[in-house]
Amino acid sequence: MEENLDEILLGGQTFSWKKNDDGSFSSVLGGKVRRITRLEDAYDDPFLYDYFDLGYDYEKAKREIREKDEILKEAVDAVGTLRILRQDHFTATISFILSQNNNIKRITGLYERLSRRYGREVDEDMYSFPTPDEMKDATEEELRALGVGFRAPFILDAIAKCALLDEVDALEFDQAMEKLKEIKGIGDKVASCILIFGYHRTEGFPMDVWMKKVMSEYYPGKDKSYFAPYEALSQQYLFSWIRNKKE
DNA sequence: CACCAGGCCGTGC
DNA sequence: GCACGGCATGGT
Repeated sequence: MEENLDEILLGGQTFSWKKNDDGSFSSVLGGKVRRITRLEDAYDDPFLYDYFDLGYDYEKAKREIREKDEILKEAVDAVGTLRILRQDHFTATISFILSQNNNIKRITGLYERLSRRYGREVDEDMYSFPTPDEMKDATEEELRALGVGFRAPFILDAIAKCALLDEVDALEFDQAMEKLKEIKGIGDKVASCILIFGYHRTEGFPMDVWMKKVMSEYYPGKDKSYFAPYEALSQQYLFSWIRNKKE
């Protein structure tokens, strides 16, 4: 299967997993500690079966993306098999609010601090990411003290408007984007990420600083429609590829 | 010291 | 509509 678990779990679509010294990965999801070494381990766990989208044929998608052009072929061959994880709405929303003008390592650290401060300790030194209710009394001072910086008021606005997150499911993609952008600190890029990773909307095509380089250098004049019907997955391949590219 | 990181907001034109 | 500076923090 050659899944690239490092890229899937540590490459910027989730910030909840840690890699252990023995090479396994662990996280608290769905109220429990989850620990896997290979993707195959997830088949035994109904929660992870859904989380890793194991019912979808990623090998087929990968083949079709690879056939599209030489750049995607190079990207797919360099990156291996990716998957689009199914994360919950609130976790994805806060995660990608944290992501703006930030780097993956620091986002992961902030995610961890929010979990320790507002989440539950479900096992020894293992904390769940908080729910909106668990964060309802959070203050800007507290959040700034944790290191989220100028994103503190954005997080508070997301908590205040968390009911809005349930309305997004019923909306068409463009309307869903606009709905998420009603939350302060959510623009086009962050909304795209939330829709892909928190709502499994595969039409999303987030343009961050890396993807802007890819598009201007290799796809001048093109936009996300070129990559249909694999916008999100193609974007993930190109993002991983350019970010890990040497020289 | 500078510049950057899975950007967004407010302002000015 | 587009361009620009500011914004917290930590790494290089």
